[in-house]
Amino acid sequence: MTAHDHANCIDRALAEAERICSQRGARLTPLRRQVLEEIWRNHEAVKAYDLIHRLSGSEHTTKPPTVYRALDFLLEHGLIHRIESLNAYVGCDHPEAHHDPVLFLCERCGDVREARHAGLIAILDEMAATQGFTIAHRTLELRGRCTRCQSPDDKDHARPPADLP
Amino acid sequence: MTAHDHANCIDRALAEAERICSQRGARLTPLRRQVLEEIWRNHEAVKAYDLIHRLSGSEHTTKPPTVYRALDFLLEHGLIHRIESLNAYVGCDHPEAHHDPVLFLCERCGDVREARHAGLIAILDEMAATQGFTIAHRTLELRGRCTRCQSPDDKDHARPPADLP
DNA sequence: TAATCCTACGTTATAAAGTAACAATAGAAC
DNA sequence: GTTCTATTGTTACTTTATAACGTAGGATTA
Repeated sequence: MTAHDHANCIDRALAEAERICSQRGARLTPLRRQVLEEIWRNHEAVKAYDLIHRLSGSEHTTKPPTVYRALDFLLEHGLIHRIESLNAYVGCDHPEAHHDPVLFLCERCGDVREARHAGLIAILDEMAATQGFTIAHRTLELRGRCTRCQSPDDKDHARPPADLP
Repeated sequence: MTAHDHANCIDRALAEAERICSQRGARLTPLRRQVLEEIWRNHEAVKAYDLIHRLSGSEHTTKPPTVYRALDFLLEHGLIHRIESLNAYVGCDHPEAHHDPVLFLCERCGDVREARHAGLIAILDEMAATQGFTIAHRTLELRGRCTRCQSPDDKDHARPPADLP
């Protein structure tokens, strides 16, 4: 991602989420909202167990089903994407766009960026049609290096070696 | 897959594997060959732990690292694909093809079919180039129904409910 | 031929990811 | 206010995957 005021991203994402949910009569409960907020803390792929650890404040510990259920809700409503090749999650930039995006996954900094391309979807549809296959869901993920991580030795932007316990 | 003599698929896949490995000085050991053979038993996605169970003959039990190492070898040499969205594996139809295929995953019968399309890859490359992203690996998976599984209620071809213990 | 080296495989233990099943609770609807 | 349903809590477990170290066997060479 280019340098940006990320607070805007968060605000925009949460506002969109509120809007979409209320429009659908879905409840963006405090827990679900909190999970979404954690996912949007940056543009990196987030693991379910990282969320569990983050939500487990000093006192009451959050259990896996709690987080997985919130993730299921957010996925159902298109507010986040699941990244299959990383077993991780990321906020969706365009929760109302109608087709599955291509996710660009930077192996170096962990950032995820999404892009949509009608021509690409058309080709996939055509490939499917050719063999009589009916598509229900597309997983399109590209691993590699984002524009900021092209120079192999620049450490400024690299992901920290590990999370704190 | 259309009806076919699957023994041909197996023979062809194993012969190709032998050829590729010897050409590269890689050792297709009995264990690795056996894993490849199990994966090719049909065109369905195979789980690592299914392989572990299958290889664990009545007597000496096969442990996870054994199978995972064989899978790593087969993946490295392009003899199988990992299906990210299923945590599963499938034999590669064209071990020497140079770019990542699109995998069509039938949700009903479990069959996997692969297809390649240069125009598709060109679009992905172009999308990446636009944002300065360098692609290292592509995950392209389509879930849905294969041509044989279009009719919702035909049970002939459905996957059996569970594996035997 | 024995020493050695390297690669593959075996073994134990554990980490990481995800779910089933049921209990408790809080909101909405009546 | 009571009933009903959706949401969250809790316990236990399954599935998927890897780390770390030990062993065996074939090739290489001193």
